[in-house]
Amino acid sequence: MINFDLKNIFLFSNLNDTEADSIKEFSSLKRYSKGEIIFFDTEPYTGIYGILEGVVKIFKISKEGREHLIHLEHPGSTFGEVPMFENFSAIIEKERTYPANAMALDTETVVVKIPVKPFTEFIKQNNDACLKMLSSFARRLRFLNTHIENLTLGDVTKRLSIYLVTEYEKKLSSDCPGIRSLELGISKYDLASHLGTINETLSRVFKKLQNESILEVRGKTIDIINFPALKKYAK
Amino acid sequence: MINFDLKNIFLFSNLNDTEADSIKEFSSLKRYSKGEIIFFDTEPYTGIYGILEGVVKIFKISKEGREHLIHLEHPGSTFGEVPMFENFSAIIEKERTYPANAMALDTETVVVKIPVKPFTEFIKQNNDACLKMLSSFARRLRFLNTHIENLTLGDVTKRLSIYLVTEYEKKLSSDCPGIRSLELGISKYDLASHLGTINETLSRVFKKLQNESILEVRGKTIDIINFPALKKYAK
DNA sequence: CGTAACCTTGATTAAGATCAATTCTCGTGG
DNA sequence: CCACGAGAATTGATCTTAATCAAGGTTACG
Repeated sequence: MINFDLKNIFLFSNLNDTEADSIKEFSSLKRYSKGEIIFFDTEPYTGIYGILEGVVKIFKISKEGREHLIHLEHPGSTFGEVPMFENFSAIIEKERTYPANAMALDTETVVVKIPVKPFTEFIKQNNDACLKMLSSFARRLRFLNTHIENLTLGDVTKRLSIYLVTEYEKKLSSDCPGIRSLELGISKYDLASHLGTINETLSRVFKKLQNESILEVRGKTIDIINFPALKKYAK
Repeated sequence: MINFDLKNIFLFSNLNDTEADSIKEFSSLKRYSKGEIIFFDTEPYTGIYGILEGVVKIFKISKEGREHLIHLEHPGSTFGEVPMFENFSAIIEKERTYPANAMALDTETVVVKIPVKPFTEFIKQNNDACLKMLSSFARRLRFLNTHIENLTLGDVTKRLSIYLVTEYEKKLSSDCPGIRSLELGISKYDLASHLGTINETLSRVFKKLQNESILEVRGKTIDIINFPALKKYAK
């Protein structure tokens, strides 16, 4: 068995050693480098993933090639869980696919994969994991709800402002306050795709906010000069 | 205690009488008529709802008053479950709100409401309900994923086509085949809002598809004349 | 230091929102 | 049973936002 700690994955953090080992027995470790596809939304479902190292982007792609980044997953999180629970009680096993595409964003991206069968057995027995899964689904549902709201009920300036304000407030709570700068964790291409727009438009909006002395953009570093004004755009 | 059958709600369909009674003890029956708000996304969270009669629309609204219909819920379904599971393991009870607004669409809309505390106790004990909830969350997550994909990666014609094709195929599987007509269950205003557009634009797109002899629109009845062409738009 | 990936900028176009005015539909009361 | 009126839907003219197309410029990294 390959050596890694399953308990680093939040979903499994409360397991005892015996339980963890019985899952590890069936799971496999996979490594991906930057830009590699972990799965496509067209392929048949084979199992759930947990991240040990690196960032994974979950995204959709149109037939013309336009991308939409739905969210990013970080170490400790699982992804590709949705099909595991669809038709859970169905007797006939319907062909399932992944709901979206997954791509590794870091050169050292390490994931565990747990196949359907053993995971199904595990979750049916383990109430704690069930509740954790519910909690993670709930948070994701709210995230998607908010995301839909942003996409449909505001223009690009508003969407970018909301994104920056949210990221900044997330940072504030963990970091020391006072520093009014923000490091974009993703490429501007990915950011545009998350905001439901394209590169060029994002660039123009950044420039507009810069001209209005609300932001200072230095590469992937964003200095927030006028936070109240930014919040106003996010309203 | 008011008389109603809790087992009509899918989530509770497997409960025995004792279990059902212990939940009913804490729950209350509420009636709404057409257009009445059940909750706003701004109000503090107080509990989960189950539908006994009528249709409920879950939607977001911008500060300018533009609406976005996220989904419809029918008898047997629950709604407003998300906040129940957020911060499930948190010790400090954070102020929670509903993730979206809910409105009754029928004059006779009857719902059961179960407060946070008793429901929390119930779900912690009941593994079957946990798995059902997971399954319902999973389906909703896929729905929202697809919805985001549609909103961001296609124009209104495509979105309407996808909607019609999906509804039509849903109908086919339950109804007798051959009848190429579809009854819109919602107002065109609500449909427009669900498709991320407005009344006027939807109207024009309907007309375009009619001019191309793909559809025949008679009020809320849509005859599908050229299904393959419609599917092509939905691609 | 060279090249590829990333980002910015400008000019143009297209999709759809907004504004404004009818028309249609249907439920209600006379 | 018809007439009325309100809400729903349609249509047209115009305007706005953001996508597309087309060059350049910057940055990062071997």
